[in-house]
Amino acid sequence: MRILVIEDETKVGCFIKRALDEESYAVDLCEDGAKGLQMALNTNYDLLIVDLMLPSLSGLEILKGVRQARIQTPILILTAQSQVDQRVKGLDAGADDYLTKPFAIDELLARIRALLRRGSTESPGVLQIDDLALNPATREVTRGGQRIELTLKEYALLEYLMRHTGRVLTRPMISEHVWNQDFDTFTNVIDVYVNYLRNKIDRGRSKKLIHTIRGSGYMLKAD
Amino acid sequence: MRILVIEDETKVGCFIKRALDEESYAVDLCEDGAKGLQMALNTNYDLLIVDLMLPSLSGLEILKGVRQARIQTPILILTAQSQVDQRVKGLDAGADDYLTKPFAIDELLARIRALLRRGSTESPGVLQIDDLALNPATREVTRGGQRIELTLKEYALLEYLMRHTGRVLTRPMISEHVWNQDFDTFTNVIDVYVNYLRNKIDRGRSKKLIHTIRGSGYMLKAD
DNA sequence: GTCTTCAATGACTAGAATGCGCATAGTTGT
DNA sequence: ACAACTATGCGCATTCTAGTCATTGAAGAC
Repeated sequence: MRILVIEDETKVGCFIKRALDEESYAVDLCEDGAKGLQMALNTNYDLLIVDLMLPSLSGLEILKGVRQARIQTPILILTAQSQVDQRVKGLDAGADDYLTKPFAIDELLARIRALLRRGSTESPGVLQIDDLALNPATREVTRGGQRIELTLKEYALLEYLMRHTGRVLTRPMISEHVWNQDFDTFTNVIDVYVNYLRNKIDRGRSKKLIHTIRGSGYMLKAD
Repeated sequence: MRILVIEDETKVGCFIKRALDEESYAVDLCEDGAKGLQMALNTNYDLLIVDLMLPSLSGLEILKGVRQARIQTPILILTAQSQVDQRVKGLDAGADDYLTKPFAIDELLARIRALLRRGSTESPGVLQIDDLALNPATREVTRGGQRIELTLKEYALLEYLMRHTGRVLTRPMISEHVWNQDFDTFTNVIDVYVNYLRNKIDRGRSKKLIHTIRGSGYMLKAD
C-alpha cells in the first residue's frame, strides 16, 4: 500500500512517516504543495495525507486539483484545532476524512485502515470470504480453519481475487495486477494458476468459491 | 436520501433530526439499540448515524451486526470526547467516519455530504428498467429480484439495449456495438439473439420489455 | 368499407461449427 | 526439488447458419 504525505512541518512529517514505515506501508514524504500535487497526479497512490496549511499551494487547492483529475484516491486532511470552517470546506472539496493536530498516532493509523479498507470492500486486516481467510500480514491462508500452503504466484492471485470479491475479473485485469505486464493472448498461465488454486481451495468442498464467467473471466464469490 | 439515527439522548437525537429534516433528508430516529439494529437490517438506508454509548445494545454491536449482514451502508458514529479507543475500535469494526460530541451541526452536515457522495460514486453502474436490473460490475442480471443467467453475447446485447432504453435500435447499430463489425444483411444472428433474450427475460411475464419496431429494429421500453 | 391475397418481415428451431476453458504433461529456470 | 510457465488435446457451452413457420400490413377485388 502506497501513501503520499504532504506536510511542510518537517517534525510532523517525519513522525508520520516513521509510524507508517513501521506498519510497512510504502511512504513518500513531500514538504512542498506544488510538488506534492504533481506527485499525486503522476503516481498511483492508495492514500493521500495532506496538511491544509502549506506554503506554496494550499491543501485545498491540492484537493481540488486531484479531484479535478478524476482521481478517486482517498484523501485525509490534517488541520489545526481552530480551523473548523477549513475542514468543512475540505470535506466538501472531496476529502474523505480529516484529523486535527495534535493527534494520537493510533488514531491516525485507525483512520488510515478505515480509508484503505473502504477502497476495496474487505474486512479489516484479514480478508475473509465464507470460511476462506487470508491474512496479508502473515501471508497465511486458511479454509475452514485448515491451513493452506500457496506459492508466491498462487498467493498473489488469491489476494487479488479476494480484494475484489463478487466482481468479474477479466484476464487482462488479472494479468496487470498479478503479473504486472500487458496481457499476452497466447498464454494460458492465468488459467493454469486458477486451476492450481481450485485444487487447493475448492477441490473436495461442496461450496465452490472460484467461479468462471465464460467469455469474461473469473469471480470469487460465496454463493 | 434516507438516514437512520440511533441515539438515546432525546435532546441530541431531536437536534440532529431537526437539522437533517431542514436539509430535506428522510430521517428515522430510534432511541433503542436493539430496535435500531432491526431497523437498519430491514430498511434500506443510505446512511446510519449511531451513538456508541447506548443502553440496550452498544453501538459497536450494532456496527458488527450490520456489517455481518453484508450491508455496506456508510456508518457515522458519535462518541464522547474522551472515548478515543472506542472510536478506534469503531473504525476498525467497519464504521466509515466518526464525530465527537459536542459537534457543530455544520460539521455533521459536511460529513454526511461526504459520505453520501462517496456511496454514489462507488456504484455508478446498475442499469434498471422496470423490475429488470443489470449490474455491469458483477455482470449480474435480475428481473423481479430473480437471477437470470446470460451468455456473453446475450449479456452484451442486453447491456446495449439497456443503455439506450426507449430508443429504436436498428440492426446495423446493434451489429456495430455488440458484434463490432459491419452489418451483413445475409445473417439473422441478431434476430436469433433477441429471441434468446426474450425467452429469458420476457417469456411468461405480463409486462414485455423487448419490443420489435417492424421495418426498423428493436427497442427496450417499460411500457 | 371489408375481405382476400400475398409478399415482406420477423419468430422460432435444430443442428453444425467454433472456440473457450480445463486438465495434464512437458519444459525451463532457480 | 520446486515454482513458473508452455504446449496440447479434449469436451462442451456458446455462437451461428440455415431453414421453416408465423405475423404483419398494403394492394386489389368486390
